[in-house]
Amino acid sequence: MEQSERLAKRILDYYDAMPRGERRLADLLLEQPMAVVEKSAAQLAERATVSKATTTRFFRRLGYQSFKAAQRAAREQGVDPQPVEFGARMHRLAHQQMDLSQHLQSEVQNLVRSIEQQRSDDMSRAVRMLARADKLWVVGFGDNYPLAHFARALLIKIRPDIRMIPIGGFSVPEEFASISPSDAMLAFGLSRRTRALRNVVRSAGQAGAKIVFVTDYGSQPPSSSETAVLRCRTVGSGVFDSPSSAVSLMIYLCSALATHLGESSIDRLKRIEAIHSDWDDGPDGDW
Amino acid sequence: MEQSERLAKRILDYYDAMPRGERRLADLLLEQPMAVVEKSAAQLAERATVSKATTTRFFRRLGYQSFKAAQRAAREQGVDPQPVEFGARMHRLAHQQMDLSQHLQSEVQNLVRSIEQQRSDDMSRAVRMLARADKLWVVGFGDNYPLAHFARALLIKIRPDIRMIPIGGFSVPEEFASISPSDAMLAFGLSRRTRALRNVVRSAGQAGAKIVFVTDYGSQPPSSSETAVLRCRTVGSGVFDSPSSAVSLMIYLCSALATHLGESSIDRLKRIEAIHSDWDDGPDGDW
DNA sequence: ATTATTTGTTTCAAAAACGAAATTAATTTG
DNA sequence: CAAATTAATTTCGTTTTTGAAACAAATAAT
Repeated sequence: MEQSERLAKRILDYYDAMPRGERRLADLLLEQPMAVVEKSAAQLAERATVSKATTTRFFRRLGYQSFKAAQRAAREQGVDPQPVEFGARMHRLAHQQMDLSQHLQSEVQNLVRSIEQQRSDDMSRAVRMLARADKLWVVGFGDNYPLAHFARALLIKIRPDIRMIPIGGFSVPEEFASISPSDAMLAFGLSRRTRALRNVVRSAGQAGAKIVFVTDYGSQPPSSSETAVLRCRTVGSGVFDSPSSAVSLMIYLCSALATHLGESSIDRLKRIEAIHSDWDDGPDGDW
Repeated sequence: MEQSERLAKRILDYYDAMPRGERRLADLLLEQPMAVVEKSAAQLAERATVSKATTTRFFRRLGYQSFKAAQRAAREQGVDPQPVEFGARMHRLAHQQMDLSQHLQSEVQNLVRSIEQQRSDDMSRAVRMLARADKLWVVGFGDNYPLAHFARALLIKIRPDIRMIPIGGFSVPEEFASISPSDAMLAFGLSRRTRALRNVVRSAGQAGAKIVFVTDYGSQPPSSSETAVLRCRTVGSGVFDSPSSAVSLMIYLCSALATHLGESSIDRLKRIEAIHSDWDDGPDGDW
């Protein structure tokens, strides 16, 4: 085995062949990459509910001389890959091979940090805003459009009156004119924040609408008591940034919203489900 | 154990506690739910490279009287997944409070498991297919549409000739007619797989196009040497299933594809980047 | 009906996995 | 520096897993 391979890669390579106990350790370490440097072998054993002996054997079988050696290697290589900017990315694109384990590690980190750093009052304020809103405007331009689309697909299942901006081919201002102070806006401003987005959000603010703003770390949206900001870490290990943590937050947000809305969204969901199974002619005999 | 529980559910419930051999069988059956009715116990054993004895023990441990009993049950209940346990979810929606840490745990697990289970040859085959394709068709109906949209947004940055199905308001067959054997299709079939999706994928297969099929457990797409299957775990802790692991896989796939394409995609990315910064008036002074 | 044949189950011995406790190594403390 | 403490590894006996082969049951063929 290559001397300098990362822990995650070694784990994934060997994963299919692992016995049960080692697999428990593997899952633990993949889910919490920091653990290998922060915890002792005994602590790892306890967390994974295996014996210390198994832990020792585990690292040895991954090709390390010992647990300490693995820990040292992880410390040296750094557990978290640093963000890279455009030039470096192009270089990587040209030369360096990506691997899944690296991607996994980066993604787990995005998720964990995005959710852990979530200020829970912002989240609950967001839920309240979306729940009370009369109409709901979902906004995303450019790369953010698919995200907006995705959020809309969730929201439409639990409450009515969701509007997309931009909507294919129609001029934004005309559509947007009917926004009112009793409305709320869910705006996506990850990575490139276009002028159009800024304009829309500003107008919404001026119109007195509540705003839930989903962004990454590089942006400071207009802070007012009427704005809730949800920040996502979107660092990518490859060529692209990864909005998967934003997707994850949306899932949570909408789930919480559904709970918050209670009966009405239950009814709605049931009705939708009913229509679906009415249209589908029964379970779809697997191709 | 509930007498009438489905095979897939039993497998997943017991999955973490399975020894290696049984897990091999579990993986096989999760990937090919039809297998349990189509194949004999001995054939399953062979495919999973375990002994017949292990196969017998496996079904018994899942709570079935025997392999035959399991087969019978599967045949009666039909092999395809019920669209998630709707009732249970509604109950959860009504009563259980969601919390972020629970969500995080579930999401990380989805991610880790999705990547653990990735057969790496399928991933690289997928990359090759998408790289060589003349035209690229991205398909997703219903809930899968935002995902397809998202994938398209990535792909269009690294190669030309990407087409969406369905495309707003246009009849699918007409658009679809121009598919050729030198094309490839990226199809999303998470959760509810509609008839339309099946039709499109079948037609694509008949036309001789390569197919990359993104799905969760419980679906058996047409297996041919021309199809690569990417499976995602989408278990949700709240009201909705979470496709974030699918998003993550797409990010990786596209990143790998860009690397694979090399120069041409570098150029393309640079060109796009240039146009963007031409249109935007420089970095957007944070609101 | 009798004999092959195929399929699933059980038995049994070997191998693998595992944890408790002993042992050794490293670290801290006196 | 030695003793004490903590951390990691090894040993060793037990339990679990596993496949080969014997066995039983069902199916097909003669």
